[in-house]
Amino acid sequence: MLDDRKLAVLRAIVEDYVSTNEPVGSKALAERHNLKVSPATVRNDMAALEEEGYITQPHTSAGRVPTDKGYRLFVDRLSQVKPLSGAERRAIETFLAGAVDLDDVVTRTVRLLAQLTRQVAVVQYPTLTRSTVRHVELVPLNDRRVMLVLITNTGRVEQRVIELPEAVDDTRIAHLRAVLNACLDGCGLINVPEQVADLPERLPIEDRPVVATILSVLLETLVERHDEKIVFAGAANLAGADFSVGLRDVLEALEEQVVLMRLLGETSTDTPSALTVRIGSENPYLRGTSVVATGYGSGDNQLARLGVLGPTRMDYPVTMGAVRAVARYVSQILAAS
Amino acid sequence: MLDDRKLAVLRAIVEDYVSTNEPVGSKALAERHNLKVSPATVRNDMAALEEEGYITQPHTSAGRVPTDKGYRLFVDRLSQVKPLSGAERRAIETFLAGAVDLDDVVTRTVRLLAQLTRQVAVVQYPTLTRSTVRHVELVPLNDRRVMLVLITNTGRVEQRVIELPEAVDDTRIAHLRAVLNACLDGCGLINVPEQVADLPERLPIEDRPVVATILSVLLETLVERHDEKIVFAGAANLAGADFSVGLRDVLEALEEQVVLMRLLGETSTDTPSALTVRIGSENPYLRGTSVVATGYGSGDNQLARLGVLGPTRMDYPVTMGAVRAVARYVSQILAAS
DNA sequence: ACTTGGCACTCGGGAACACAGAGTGCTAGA
DNA sequence: TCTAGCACTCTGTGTTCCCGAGTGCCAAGT
Repeated sequence: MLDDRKLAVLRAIVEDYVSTNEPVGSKALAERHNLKVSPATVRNDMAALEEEGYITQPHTSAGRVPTDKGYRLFVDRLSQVKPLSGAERRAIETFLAGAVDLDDVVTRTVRLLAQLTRQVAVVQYPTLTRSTVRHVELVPLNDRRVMLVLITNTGRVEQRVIELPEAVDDTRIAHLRAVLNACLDGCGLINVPEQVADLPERLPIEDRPVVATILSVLLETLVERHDEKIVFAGAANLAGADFSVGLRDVLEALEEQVVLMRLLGETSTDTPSALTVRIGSENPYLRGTSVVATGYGSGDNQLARLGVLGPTRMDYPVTMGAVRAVARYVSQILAAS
Repeated sequence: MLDDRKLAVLRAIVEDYVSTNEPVGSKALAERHNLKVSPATVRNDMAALEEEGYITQPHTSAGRVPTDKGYRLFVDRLSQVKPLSGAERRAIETFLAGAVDLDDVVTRTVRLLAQLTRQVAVVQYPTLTRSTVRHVELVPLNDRRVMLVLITNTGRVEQRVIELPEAVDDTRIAHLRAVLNACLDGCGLINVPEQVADLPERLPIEDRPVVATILSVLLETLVERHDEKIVFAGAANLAGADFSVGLRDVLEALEEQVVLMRLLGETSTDTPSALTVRIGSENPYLRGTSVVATGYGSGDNQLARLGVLGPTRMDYPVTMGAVRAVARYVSQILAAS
């Protein structure tokens, strides 16, 4: 049904349309790409492609424009991810290397990605769930209050102030700190609840109310932060682009953690490090936009996802290359720290 | 030069134009507001106001529109801050009360303000400079690395991983922690450098390299975070509005910490808790937009600033009311924690 | 001296219209 | 199966025209 030349025509249409933003006609096509056939032949192929739903014409007498289905075929079979130039790579490397802490890594990553792709970049903070406890700290503020600080192996730090049910002096706090660390050090965050379940019972009875209070806050911290933080950058890149959906809707979605989360993709498929491309109407939450995303994280354990969001008409090969490269570099940085 | 009626006309023009977004003509003015004079009289007044530069007409034969100077006069002399309704106040209170930590307070505040004003809200994180050290924590990660955690009285937490010049065991770390806290507890962040200046000299010689390393990171943390973090929300509200400057420029400015900082206003004037209103061209960094901002913080010491950014054509009394109210509530919350 | 009604003038913006140009589909021939 | 030619169909643009809102100014009234 679709011979090689028809596919070549489709590829040419996508490439031309992406770069010019104008419906592409048979004549221009036959000229610019050396298809070695006449415009009339191209027209026949275009008619077939339109019949199959890969392209469409905005008006009766205008050139053709790829449909979502057309982009899909292009991404799946007609293009290959375009690697970044050496200069770009070096730029990424030096830019990310300067980060001082996790916050900084994420902020730099999202800005970098936005600049590189000229789209809106979205980065999810590394998930707590797969991290492990590196240290639990209890800091006495006064005799009825302590601050709980939870440090994970990904460098993330969570803190909460705890109101204690009774006055507790510093040596007792130090003792509790030691007990907690002995219990939790290196423990996966997801295993914390079961790990601490029987902790009160193993302690002298007078410590139990205090420990119970601390543990309840600790568990609450884990749960609350389960809905992860997501940041974006490059909203200015939306200014030029035109979506089938209103600009307002896109901006609103960007500020909704939940929607953003879903746009990046439901939590890891079986191959989380693969590039996910969702095109236009394939995207249930914000139709008219495309999302290119991937998981990142050190080696086998994927920590979170990152990607970009843009109009359906985007340069997929380049965007995919940038997303993949940035994901790799940030994974590397995280693994090293 | 400007008698009472002319001022009344100006006020009416501003109010009408803000609510309708259409140049307002003499006839409509004389009707809607009961000025008890004929359109012709109004026209004379308008001519005078235009002569003085308070209003202007977009086209030879269209109604009048306030100039920046006109809005300025309106804000200064013709309007008063509109307090929020009881319902709105309660909403603010309950919404902010649910915050669990500083991050959460700031995030909630900025969203609240955006929703309340239907503009872009901007909130600066509380300044470190005026905070004091509540606790310094050293967490051993392995024998060559420790994590430095700095906790301030505003609940802010900074952390850095430190590579030590030599192996240090846990008891020595504990000792150093005690020394540091004894030295710094309650100390204003701005005084930290002088406070620790002679610390190495007061310690045994073998501790000095390690302490020097730690202190250098500590001081670096203070300096780096001196350029404060700023967040914004409500970018979607820009979608409808029209600026004399491009939407793209506004979005770019919002993502530039430095520009945003300057928009909020140079650090506190002599009366930091007063509302600052900068209208259109008065604003050197992003002409064509207006900024309503104020300082916030507990009582006498202002911690940071917050405000909103919008088109010159905005409802100043309402916006000012919202900004002031939110600043007060968030100050209250911060003082309590 | 200020206010008012009247009147001529200006100009923006929408409707109607014509037109050039790009692109198509179709058919007949190589 | 490809190509050339041709008639057809649109969109977008430029032009013209006209309505109406709004103004500025002037002369008359209070």
